[in-house]
This record gives sequence, C-alpha cells and structure tokens, in this order.
Amino acid sequence: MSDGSRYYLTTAIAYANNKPGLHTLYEVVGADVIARWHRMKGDDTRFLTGTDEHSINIAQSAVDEGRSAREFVDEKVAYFRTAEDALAIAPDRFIRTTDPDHIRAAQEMVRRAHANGDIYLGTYEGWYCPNEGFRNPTDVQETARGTICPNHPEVPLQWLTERNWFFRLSAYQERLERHFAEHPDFVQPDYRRNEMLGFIRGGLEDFSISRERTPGGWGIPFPISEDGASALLEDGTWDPEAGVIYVWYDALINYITGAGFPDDPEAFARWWPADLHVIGKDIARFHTIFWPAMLWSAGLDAPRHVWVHGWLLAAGGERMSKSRGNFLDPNDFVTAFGQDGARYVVLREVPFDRDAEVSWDSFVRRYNADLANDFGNLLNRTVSMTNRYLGGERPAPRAGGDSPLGEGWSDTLRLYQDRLEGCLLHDALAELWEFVGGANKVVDAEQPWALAKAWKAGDEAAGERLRGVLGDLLEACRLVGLAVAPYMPSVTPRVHAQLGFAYGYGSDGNGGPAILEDLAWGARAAEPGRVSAPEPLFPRLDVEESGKDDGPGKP
RNA sequence: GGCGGAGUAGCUCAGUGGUAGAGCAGGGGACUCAUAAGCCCUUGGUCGGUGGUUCAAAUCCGCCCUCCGCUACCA
Repeated sequence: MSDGSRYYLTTAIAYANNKPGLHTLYEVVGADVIARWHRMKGDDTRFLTGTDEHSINIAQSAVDEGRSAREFVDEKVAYFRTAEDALAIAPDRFIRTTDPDHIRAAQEMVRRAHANGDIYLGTYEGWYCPNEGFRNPTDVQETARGTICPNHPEVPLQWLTERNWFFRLSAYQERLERHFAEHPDFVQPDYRRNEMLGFIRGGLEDFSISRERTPGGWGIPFPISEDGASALLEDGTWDPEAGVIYVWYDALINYITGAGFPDDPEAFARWWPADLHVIGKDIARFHTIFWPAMLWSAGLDAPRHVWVHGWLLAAGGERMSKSRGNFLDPNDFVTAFGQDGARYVVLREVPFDRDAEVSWDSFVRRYNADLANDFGNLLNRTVSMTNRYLGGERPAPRAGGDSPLGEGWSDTLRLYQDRLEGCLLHDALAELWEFVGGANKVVDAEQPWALAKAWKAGDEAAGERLRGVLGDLLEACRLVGLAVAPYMPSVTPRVHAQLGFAYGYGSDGNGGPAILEDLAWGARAAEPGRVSAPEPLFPRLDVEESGKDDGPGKP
C-alpha cells in the first residue's frame, strides 16, 4: 500500500580518519533497518549515510604520511564502503563531504547566512596545536614546560588569534526553546532532549564557522571575502585568503545536500525536512541546536526528529576505539556471525537508546540462544515434521480465531511496529522473539509426532489437527521470517525458500508487496506449496572456539 | 561545583507502598519433530549504605557512598 508517503533518514557521517569499527557502524546498521522497514511498508524512502572528510586531523595525518589529503580519505572511504557492504548497508546515496554538490551546498549555506546578517567577522583565539589545530581549553594541560596537548606532549602549544566568521547562534535561543516546547519529540530519548534543553537555557554563544589556516588548505573554500564580496577569483579558483569553512558547519550540511540542495529544488522540496537523523550521543548538540539554527538562518526547516543512540562499550564500560585497541572489526564480526547474524546480535544486544557493555561472549550467547536455538531450530523442526508427516505438502494455517498463534500474532506485530518505528530496535526484536517462544511451546503442547502416530492408526481427527498445527507453525515461521527482514535481509528469502513461498523484495527492501499486508496472519494461505529439505539457518557457534578469552579486541 | 540518570539473582535488566521478577548462564527431569536444540522444574538476591515515615518500603523522605551523562568550537 504505497500511499506516496516519503521517509528521509540519515546517519551521522563517519569521520574518515581510519578503518571503521563495529561501534561506528552500529548506528548505520540501525538506520539501515529503519530504512528497510519503511521501504518494505511501501514508503518512498531515502536513506543517506557517508563520510566526513574535512577535519584538520585528517589533513595533518595525510601530511604525516606524506600524501595528499584526498588520497588519504579515498582510502578510508573504501574501508567504510567495504565494511558496509559486508553488513548489507543499502543507502540510497553514500555522501562524501568532498563531493562537488556538497561543496556547493555548504557554500550556499554560508551565502544565505551572510545575506541574512547571521554571520559576522570576529576573532577566535585559543591554544593551537600544530598537529590538531585549536584545542578546547578543557583538553590542554598546564605543565612546567608550558601548555601542552595531551596527545602530543612534546609539542608546545601556541596561543593564536584568528580572524574568523562567527554564526549568530545567540539570535536563535528563543526560537530553539520554542521549537523544543512545540515539538516534544524533536529530540529523543527524553533524557537527551532534557540535556539539550538545559544547554540552550544556559545561554547560547555564537560560534566560529571559518578557519584561516588548515594543513594544505584542506576544507571547503569560504565563499565570502572579508569585505563581504565573493571570494571567487577571476581565474575561477577561490581566494585562499578567505580561508575554509569550519568542518562542523560543513559536515551538518550533508543532510540537505543529500536531499538535493541547492542544485535540485524539486527533489529538495520532496525530501526536506528529513524525518529522522540518527546520531550518537557525542554529537547531539550539533544536531539539535546548531543545525536547526543554521537551517532557519537559510530559510529552511529543521529536521523532524533526531534520535540519539548510545554506544557499544568494552568490558569495564570503556569506550571502544582504535587507539585503545578494544574495538571489534566489522569484517571479523561478519565472518563469525554471518551478515544477518552480525546485524541481529548487535542490534539485539545493545539497546538503541542507551549504552551497553558488550563482549564477544555476550554476542555468541545471544546468537546461539535466539537465532540457532529459538528461531532457527523452530523453522528446522517445523519443516522437518512437514516433510516427515505430510510428505512435504504445506498445509494452510487455521483461521486466526481457531489458532492460539494466529490470535496472538496481531498484538505481536503491532508492538513490533511500534517499537521499530519508535527507534527501540532492541525491543522490537524482543517482541518478535516472545512470539517465537510461544511457537516452540505450541510444538511441545500439541506433540505433532503423537498426532501423526494416531492419524496413521486411523484417527482422522488427529490428522486434521496435525495439519492445522503444522500449518500454524509454518505460518509463524513465515511471519517472523518476513518481519525480521529489515534486520536480516538475506535470511528472509532463505526462510521463504524452505517454506516454499516466493519472495519478491529486492536486496535493499524495495519492490515487494507492502509488507503490512503480507504480515497478516494467513495472508498467503491460499497459495499451495511444498516445503524444501530442512537446512539449518544459523549453525550453532561454539563459545570456546569463537574466542572466549580474547575479549572484543581479538575475536 | 551545577543539572540529570543509575546502583535489584553470575550477566543484562523489569518492577514506584502490600508475601522479591524475566531472559541468558548454571542444575535436574520428562519427551523426541529438531541445530544434544525445544519443553517442564529448579539453584541463586539481607533490592548500594544508613536513619526516618507507615500496620506495611526495592518502591516515599533525609543523609552518605559508588558509577554514568550534560556542563560549546578534535571530530
């Protein structure tokens, strides 16, 4: 039921300074699930993810490695795309802040802010690290040798003053407070919203949006000169004296570039404002305070919702990072759990609204308990019994009222949809798996093997009941298998194949029937078919062999 | 320091006044369709500490301890 409703969602763009860790891609997997769900519902869906490439750190790292910044980021971006492919991430566009249309978008935003009187020349001063640029006062340390940056203790910091353009964030304080009040679900979860509101009420300061000096001049050229005229030179290049756009100002704009701004007004009118920005808790302020103000300044609408997710933490609650060496490699993770298994366990084991400590063990336990034992085995035993007792011919499920499973399904589906659309991705799966548990109980309560025996002995009623029970169980497998498609896109077709159903969705979730119609109990009851030979969906993993003692860093 | 959140079974957490719960992990049993999976039963907790209100407190109030988040320009 494609009702023409559109859904535009984004992830934060990843900082392209290294290979991606699973803790970074977690967010993208979650957003991909939401995107797939909307596609399968029939919404005209647009899912944007990509990379943030203009930081000073990146420029400096490239200099350190003796190559161009462009070469440096191209390599990192390739790592991201490979890992995302391995995890079946299917964006409608992978945006890079070095893309030409994004550069145009960022410059246009600066021009609009300037035309609107929202930017002005000022001075920015602070401790400047030759390696990392300006440092936050809270990040520097006073020592006997002077002020140093903890990351490079041997390099003394310089107190520098720059002439910068400032954005008049202070002018938007009242409007931001009003926006938060009028749109209580603008920022979620609620405790994040409260934190942001507290920040706004504490008073907003203007922030600088340009940089005079970056290594190699890396960044998007600032399009306006000090005198307020265009910084475009006669030879078609940008005046280096104008500096570059500060990387955060540049980065946020990717969300509108990805919607068609400013080149394609028609597309932009369709896709903007975004329905959902999925972001990490560390960048909530930029997305919920700076970003709306930037948009309003340019005469554009704020995004509708911003969801702030938590982090995967290593044992002891430590944040995962490359430098700590306690991160999980997404490619190793996919190798161990499979593409679908990896997506499932990371989204089931980590609540999407807060942090969670994870370990290799915890993921293996979750995989075995939920995927191999509960659902995989349910499908396996159901298909096996259908083959053994009914010659492989798939019986239809009983009408909802005649079947405990059929009766319970509508509640399960409603809760699943509520949780999923409310970004509680872990709770959505929990609802589905409660239903799986119910189906396993039905097997033991009905004992199809006993019914089969009685039927063989001439009890026609037992045969009738056997067909009904197995029909219900097969239907339960079909429904769960289909409902989890956003989470486990390649498992669903395998479930359908074993059950003898055709499967019509494409690899990104587009193209099939509106999923809610197909998710009704008995929706395909009229289709005859035969089950195939049973084949385990999720082979059990051995905890010992999976690297029990290695910790998350060395799977 | 200020504001906010949390401390309940080995692990992850639910439970806001009335005899301590779930899932996973551990133990036992019956069954056998199945990936030794599933089902049933079960071990396990002075509900962070302390004082108070109450007939009754994990739940309300005071104080204390521990942990976490936010407290602006690395991204």
